Amino acid sequence: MTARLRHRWTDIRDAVHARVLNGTYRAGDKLPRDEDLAAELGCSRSTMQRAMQDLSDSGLLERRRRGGTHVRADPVTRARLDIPIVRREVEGIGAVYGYRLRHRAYRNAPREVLNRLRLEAPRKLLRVEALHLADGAPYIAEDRWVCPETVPGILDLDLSEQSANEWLVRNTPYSRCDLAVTALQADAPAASALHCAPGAALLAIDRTTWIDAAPITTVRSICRPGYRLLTSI
Amino acid sequence: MTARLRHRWTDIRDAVHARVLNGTYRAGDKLPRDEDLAAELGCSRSTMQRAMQDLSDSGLLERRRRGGTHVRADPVTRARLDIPIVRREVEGIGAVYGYRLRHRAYRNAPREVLNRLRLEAPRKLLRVEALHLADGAPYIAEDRWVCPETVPGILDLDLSEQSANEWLVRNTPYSRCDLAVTALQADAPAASALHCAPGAALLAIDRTTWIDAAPITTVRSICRPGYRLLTSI
DNA sequence: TCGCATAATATGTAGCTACTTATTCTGTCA
DNA sequence: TGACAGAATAAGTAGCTACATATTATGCGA
Repeated sequence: MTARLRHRWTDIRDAVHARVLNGTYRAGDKLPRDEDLAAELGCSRSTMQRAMQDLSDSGLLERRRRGGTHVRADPVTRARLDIPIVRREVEGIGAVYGYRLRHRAYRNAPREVLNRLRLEAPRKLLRVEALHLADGAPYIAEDRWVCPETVPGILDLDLSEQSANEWLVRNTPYSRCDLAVTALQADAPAASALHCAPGAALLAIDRTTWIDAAPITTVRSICRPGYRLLTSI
Repeated sequence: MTARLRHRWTDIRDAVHARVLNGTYRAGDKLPRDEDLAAELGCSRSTMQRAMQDLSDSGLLERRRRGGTHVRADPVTRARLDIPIVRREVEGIGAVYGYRLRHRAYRNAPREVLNRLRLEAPRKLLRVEALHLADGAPYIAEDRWVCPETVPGILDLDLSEQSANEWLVRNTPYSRCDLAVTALQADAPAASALHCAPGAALLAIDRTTWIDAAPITTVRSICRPGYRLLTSI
């Protein structure tokens, strides 16, 4: 049998991708319609559709009804960012995970926190400051505010044993999540929490989640010096 | 007609998602097989398959052949990060884009740069330092190394007019891209380029691209103070 | 009861048809 | 020439069948 087996849609995708890489189709060019390309590469339109859809999702192509498929003129670097539970991340680098609750209070949230949660009226929220450790050393310091109205069980939970990070992620799926990554200089509390010099540059990840319109939690995770946020395509 | 039109696969996806949100299916739970759920929600298995595939891609569910579909016990926050051409980004915030070439040289690359490009042997590379401006103020300073072997035209290009960022992104599609985000303290050159205080915390985005195994370029983009990298799901 | 071959099963993939929808082209009429 | 209705087009979606594949369950023999 020299005849090829059926083409897998990933092969078709890679074949089209290769044509963009090798210059057969250049930035801005229009590709043949799915049906013709499918005939040319020996697959069905459904398979081509899947391949094209994937290339369109990944930012290489642009597709418009009736307009056809074009190589994006302004390509974007589109990466997938996976942020696991901190415990998993620490274990993933081969370190022993540790956790320490530093502060817990039920009190009025500052304006800035209400903004992040898109709340108008002043409100009492649960504030939790905690430290994640890798092999005993500070790894990530998190400063979290939780809405007890959305997460009823949280006020009765013993957060000295399990982290709010873990409990929330396991028990409270969200429908919407905002993420922001910034660099900030370590202030005195951050420096003491992370055992670094005041003024050190630290990566901060702000995450806010909602279930429908109801805010769940907003957290600023400040990572130890040298932390790298990685993705690969 | 009270009968519904055909269900769109996104509706089916959202219906299943809603069941996870409202606790019908909890973390770790096994879902009914596609066929049964499809019957229950009134769609075909293909539609259910699409919906499930999407939920699996987004990190909410885990699917295994024969094993069935489960709600992920360790959910991940999975975000999509789009990094456009700097010009587009600046224009996107409503500012006037500007560009300035600061330095250009063809010389031996330091060890660290070769590592990023996964090159073993010493090699001469094109180094380009440039500044992207928003409304005349420094926005992103990039320190780039390009492989002329992979990108033949680059040595003859006048980089004082158009940025290497733009030219490369438009003319050199890549098959692989590594991304890393870190925080660093402004050293003297960075501070002078970005008009900020030495020691300020800055966000750095390192990007390295290859076409197959051939390295294209590696670039460190240092963003102005206060820069936020955003995603939303 | 242990090990292994085999069966059962749920998802993954390919291909087909039929229809929908967004967009662009075109031709006609004022 | 310009506006607009309608035709044409290419991708999007839904549903079907058939088969592939990975993994778990089962049952039989030693």
